[in-house]
Amino acid sequence: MPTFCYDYPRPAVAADIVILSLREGALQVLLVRRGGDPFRGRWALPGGFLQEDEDLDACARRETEEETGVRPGRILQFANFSQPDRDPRGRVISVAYLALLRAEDVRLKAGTDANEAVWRPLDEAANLAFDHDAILEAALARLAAEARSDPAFLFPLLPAAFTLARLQSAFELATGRPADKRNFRKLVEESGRVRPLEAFERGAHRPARLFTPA
Amino acid sequence: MPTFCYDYPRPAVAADIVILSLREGALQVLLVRRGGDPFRGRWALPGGFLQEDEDLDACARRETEEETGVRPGRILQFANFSQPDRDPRGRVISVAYLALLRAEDVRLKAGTDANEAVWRPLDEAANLAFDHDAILEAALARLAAEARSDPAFLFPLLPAAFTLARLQSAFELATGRPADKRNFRKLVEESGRVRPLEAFERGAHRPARLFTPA
DNA sequence: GGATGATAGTGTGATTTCTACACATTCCAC
DNA sequence: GTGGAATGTGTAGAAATCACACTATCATCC
Repeated sequence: MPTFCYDYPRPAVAADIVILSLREGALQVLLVRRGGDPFRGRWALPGGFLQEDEDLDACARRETEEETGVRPGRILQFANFSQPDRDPRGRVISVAYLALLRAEDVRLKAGTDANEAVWRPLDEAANLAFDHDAILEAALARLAAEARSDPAFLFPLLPAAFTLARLQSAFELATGRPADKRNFRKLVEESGRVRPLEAFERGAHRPARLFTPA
Repeated sequence: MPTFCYDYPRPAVAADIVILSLREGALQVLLVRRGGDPFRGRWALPGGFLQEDEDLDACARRETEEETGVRPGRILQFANFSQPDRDPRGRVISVAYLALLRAEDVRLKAGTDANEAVWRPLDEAANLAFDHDAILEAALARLAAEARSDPAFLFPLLPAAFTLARLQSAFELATGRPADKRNFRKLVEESGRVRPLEAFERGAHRPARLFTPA
């Protein structure tokens, strides 16, 4: 790192967060409606500027909690977006994070018009403000890679007790590929990442054993 | 991303780069001696502030080229370091990159005292300025992960024509584990990432076939 | 020119892991 | 009690991984 003389205008620094959850059998992303220009009225990823007393991880966590009421577990910084012209208002660099939340834990803030937050299925989350389409795309690529290398990465999407079928469904949504039921169950059960419970989920079918993160 | 009102002092934004090469049979990291306070005279990772007309990738590339004369191939942004107090001069956030270079391509700038650059074996690269010890540690962890998942990640460390023994050596240094020669050769040759050449490296031993990235 | 030292290069069998695949079970709703 | 729906389970073949030891070729030094 060179000397500190730094004559250029300093960029504003923001953390933008791709917050994903599992709703209605699909991955959904949290979007907020922009209340001001530019892109007024368009949907965007939640995010916010870095503040004086926090680092970027804390900033991403804070923004996530502000938007959802949920303190996220692990968050993953997966890229940055810093083209000089990405924000028409001036220089803003975005440090992009991925956060996975349990949909049922989230209470979205009451939606004033200028401050509306919604869940959107991924295939309806296009045409976002700024370069947020690209941020979302990069997040999904990283999600797929992480899930493939360790399905336990997806635990934060699920409740504390879940069936293997639900985990498999999350895995298939994240990776974009179908998985063989028996192989998936064997893999997960032998991975040591889950612990079987003596509890079952009941439905119009044989009860399904619940598991919990080990 | 919320509105643009942003009253807080804006941080300076820098890219710091862990530049690694293979020298004298070891991984070495490029360090520069700090010419000014703080940490005057201490070793640090090369890096520099983001400029007006570039994004962070371009900044990392530019700094790498300025320091080494080499335009890096792929660079990898692997973390950020943004604790408020990490730089005693004020708020500076560091976006950390990993770059792999061929040692023989590099011409270090002539070393004025205040501007000295050296290669250091990893085990002698401690006690760096700022939080650069932590940046280096994170870079090496990521390097190991990338190399394990694809040895071709290490190609930029090697000349355009290399023996499999050299690639294996780089792999072992990057992952920290010995690899079985026959298994490694099979893996690499069947990966489609290398192409055998009709050229050989000679030495006090049977000539070794040279390979090149496919 | 022969011996030595150094690294290159090669195959097999045992083990483990991965993959593909079909049917009986259990509960709920009607 | 019948039908519908999702759970839960085993195996055999294929593929990948691993451990392992010897011969080949060249340079160098006597």
